[in-house]
Amino acid sequence: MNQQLVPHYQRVKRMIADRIAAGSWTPGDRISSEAELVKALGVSRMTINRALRELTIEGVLTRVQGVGTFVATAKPQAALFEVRNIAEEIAERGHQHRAEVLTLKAEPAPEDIAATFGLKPGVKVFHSVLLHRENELPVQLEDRYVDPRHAADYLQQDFTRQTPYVYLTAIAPISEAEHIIEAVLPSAAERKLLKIDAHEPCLQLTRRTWSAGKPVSHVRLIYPGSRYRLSGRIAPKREG
Amino acid sequence: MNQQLVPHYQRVKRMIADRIAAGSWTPGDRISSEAELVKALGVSRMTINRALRELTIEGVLTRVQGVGTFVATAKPQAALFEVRNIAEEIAERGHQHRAEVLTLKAEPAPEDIAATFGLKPGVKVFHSVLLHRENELPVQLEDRYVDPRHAADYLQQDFTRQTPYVYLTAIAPISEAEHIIEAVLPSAAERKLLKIDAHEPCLQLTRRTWSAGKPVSHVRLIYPGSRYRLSGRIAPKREG
DNA sequence: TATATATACATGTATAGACAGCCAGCCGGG
DNA sequence: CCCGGCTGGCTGTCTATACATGTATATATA
Repeated sequence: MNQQLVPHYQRVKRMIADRIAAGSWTPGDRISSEAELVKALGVSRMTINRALRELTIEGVLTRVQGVGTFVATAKPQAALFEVRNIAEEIAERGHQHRAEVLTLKAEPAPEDIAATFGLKPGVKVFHSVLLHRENELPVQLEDRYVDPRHAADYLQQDFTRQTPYVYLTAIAPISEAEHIIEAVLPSAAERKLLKIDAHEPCLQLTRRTWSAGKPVSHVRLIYPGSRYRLSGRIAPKREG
Repeated sequence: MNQQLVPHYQRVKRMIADRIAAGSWTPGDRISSEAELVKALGVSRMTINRALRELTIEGVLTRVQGVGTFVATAKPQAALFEVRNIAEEIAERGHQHRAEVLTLKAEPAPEDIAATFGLKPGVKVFHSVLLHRENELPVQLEDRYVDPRHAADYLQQDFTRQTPYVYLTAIAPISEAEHIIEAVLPSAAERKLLKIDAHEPCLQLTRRTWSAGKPVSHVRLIYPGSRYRLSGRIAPKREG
């Protein structure tokens, strides 16, 4: 009936996600029953049911027939198979993202970086190190090298406002990417930044990206193992 | 009402997935409209709508308001973790592969496995644990659960000769896969099998596979961090 | 011819009502 | 005290109906 710009079930979903984000409902809590939400929000039970069902599929809620609906206690997840922006990803979860720029300068290329970019070792390339926080909790350390020939004004950017990823994809759309995933123990300095204990295993995702066939960026992303996991769904490449 | 153990909307989903798998509808084809399916299947439009909506979310269909519902064309994105056989992979490197079967039996399904397979907890499922070696060095611990309904003679196989992966894909081709990657510290028993030190971070790849929309296998693969890494190349899904 | 308008049909959303299935907790009998 | 059945509350599903919204096609108009 009453059609807003946003459908009712989506508004219900957002309202519930908001209440969880605001802390009114915390992980493990039982939220209002469908009948209670019907009364409180003035929409039909089917609409409430759809909202709750979708939030369950999305991993926000857990439902037990005969008992109730609960706030899920799940780790945050990073999309693995999609090259995307961590700020956006965090925003999608209704959380706050903040990036801290630890390094932003031109420096002589390490050997492997020079090889990737097809430069002689020692030629200067751009180097940035950022610490990304989700609700103030460090969730990703981003150590990036960029070929100056494709992003001449990289050093002039304000990466607390716009992530390097967004900037780079804007000026040089990704045509290809290579990922390498490893389990590592970060260095002492990295551990301190990420606020993790010694011996805590971390995921390290190394990504090289190309634009129009030319290498643009080499980035190493470190995720604290206890706080993050990478996931994705795919169809098989061929059949086997 | 619901006269089967399986809800109507799920039977509708499976019927459509089957027709696509059988080739009656091929990628790009327009399938029957909701109204036509209502007449053909004798269920309400809301039920048809739910089935089609979920298949759309799952990437099987594409819907355009005012026009119709179409079989989705193959995803343009290549698989990062190509689902493949470790024995083959090792052979490609010119090395020798050997698998040791540590466990192979039917046992009551743990809760998460039961949920994946749509069974009640405690129902027996097949469970296998294999240690894969590359030139005698342990490189992967494979802990697998299989739905007996899709691989009745799983326990009769000789997995030193043919990996579970090869056997399963032969009897139930993979239609979909979900991957979760974590950095973990293995248990003491697992460390001993893999011959690694305490505090050595390992990659844990959890993979669930479906065949014709039905869950077939849930496998946890542990790779010693110092010996293995996962890599892949992809084209970006979209831009973000 | 080019452009508006009407119409048919598709999907998208919303509703009230109904019944099934499951579970925790209460309560009574042993 | 323990055990079993009853029961109220909750989620899961299904239906019939209605209206909203988007698209393509046929038709009328400038």
